[in-house]
Amino acid sequence: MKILLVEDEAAIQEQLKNALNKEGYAVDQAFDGEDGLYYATEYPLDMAIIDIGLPKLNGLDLISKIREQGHAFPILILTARSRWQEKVEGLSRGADDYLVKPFQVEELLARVNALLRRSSGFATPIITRGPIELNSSTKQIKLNGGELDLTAYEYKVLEYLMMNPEKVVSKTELTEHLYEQDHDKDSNVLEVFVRRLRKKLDPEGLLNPIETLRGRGYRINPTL
Amino acid sequence: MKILLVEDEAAIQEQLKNALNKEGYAVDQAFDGEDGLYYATEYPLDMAIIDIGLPKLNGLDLISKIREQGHAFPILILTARSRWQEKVEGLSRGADDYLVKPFQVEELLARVNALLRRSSGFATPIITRGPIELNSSTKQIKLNGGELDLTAYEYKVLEYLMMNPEKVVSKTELTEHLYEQDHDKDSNVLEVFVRRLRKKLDPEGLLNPIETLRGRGYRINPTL
DNA sequence: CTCGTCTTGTCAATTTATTGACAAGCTTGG
DNA sequence: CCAAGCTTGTCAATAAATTGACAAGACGAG
Repeated sequence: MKILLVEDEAAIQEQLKNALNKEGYAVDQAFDGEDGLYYATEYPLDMAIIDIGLPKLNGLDLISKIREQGHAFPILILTARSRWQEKVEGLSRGADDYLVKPFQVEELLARVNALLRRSSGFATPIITRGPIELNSSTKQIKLNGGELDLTAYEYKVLEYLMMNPEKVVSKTELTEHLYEQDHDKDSNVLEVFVRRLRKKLDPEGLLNPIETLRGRGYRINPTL
Repeated sequence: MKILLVEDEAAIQEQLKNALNKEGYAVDQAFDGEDGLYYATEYPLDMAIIDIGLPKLNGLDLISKIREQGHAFPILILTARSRWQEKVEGLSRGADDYLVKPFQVEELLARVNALLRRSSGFATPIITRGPIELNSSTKQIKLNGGELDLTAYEYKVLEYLMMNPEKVVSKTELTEHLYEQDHDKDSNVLEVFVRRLRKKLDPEGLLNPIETLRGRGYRINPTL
């Protein structure tokens, strides 16, 4: 899952980026409103966290522009305590939730998790498909009831696929959502992760949990 | 769909085989009960048509042996008018339907069609999946409501896949059910037919009606 | 019966995915 | 701070499917 973080105070940027990374999210960073708009326009995002008080293009206008472009991903706004009234304006321009600074990082992470989950159309943090159960809040996987441990990236790949059931997810899409900015296009890391995932999810190779649609991408087996 | 025809009178064999072929079925021929048992044991069948009066191993015993082996495909028996009572015994041994000789070939075809359809679990002759509609009684295909014409083999491939929705059908299975006895194992005819089918069903390549499961086979797209 | 057309089957080139082995990078506990 | 172990990423070999072009065969109209 990729999150755009628009925040001008460098210290907060770093702190939040680290926390989000640890939680397993890819973060694109922008330090002013114009930059933020650029990322929102050019790259696929799963959500944005926007500080209202921004140089160049203020947070409220940034939200408006993003929504004008038709992007539907959730937006979480951050406001200074002294300007808490702005939250109302932010929500009316299309933001989905807000947080008043200062706040606990855990609080932010909880809201981010919830927004992402709901925007994928799930009411609860647990998604089940056949023998696989994914808990997006604890980031744990159970296979036939038993704990299964996956590495961070293995989890990300599986989560993205499970959050988009029925959908054929192209390798490009997966890469763009799991990795930050740049990243080498002609590498086969993804194939390799899919392989490792398959081996852990289905060592015997019987149920084929992740299907390959040649030339189109991957999909969670809809018949599971 | 492959049918085993066990009938000792050569003239009738030929007549029926031709009729069945024209109807689009692959026919394995046996001229006595032992031969019939051999085919039923060694090859995958979709149904059998058995004349009760047979040399070596009579039709009734053949039915019993087939069922003992656990085969569930439908069996249609043929009895001479003078021995019509045998039909009762045949049915009690596991046959599914009977026909008294002489009969109209059309009558036979109609029963064969119906038996095959029902054994695939369909109540009506029309199977629909997304934009594709298959009528197993007229052997016609409609795509988005419009008539689509397929060659005989293209139809067979599609029918077999549609009769087995959700199932991943291996190339071997497809080949065995569509072609009579022998047939070259390492040919790629099947791939070629699948390609032609795909082109007719979905010229733009958008909905991917026939999926490839690498190393496992083909399947009708379950998300259609 | 024969020609022309449509269908079926073959083949080789290409594309794409899978796989194992290994190297580089990180993380962490001592 | 360092080493051991795990995770991530790269690479090359192989396997499998796709594709277009073409040849052989079947079929039907005249």
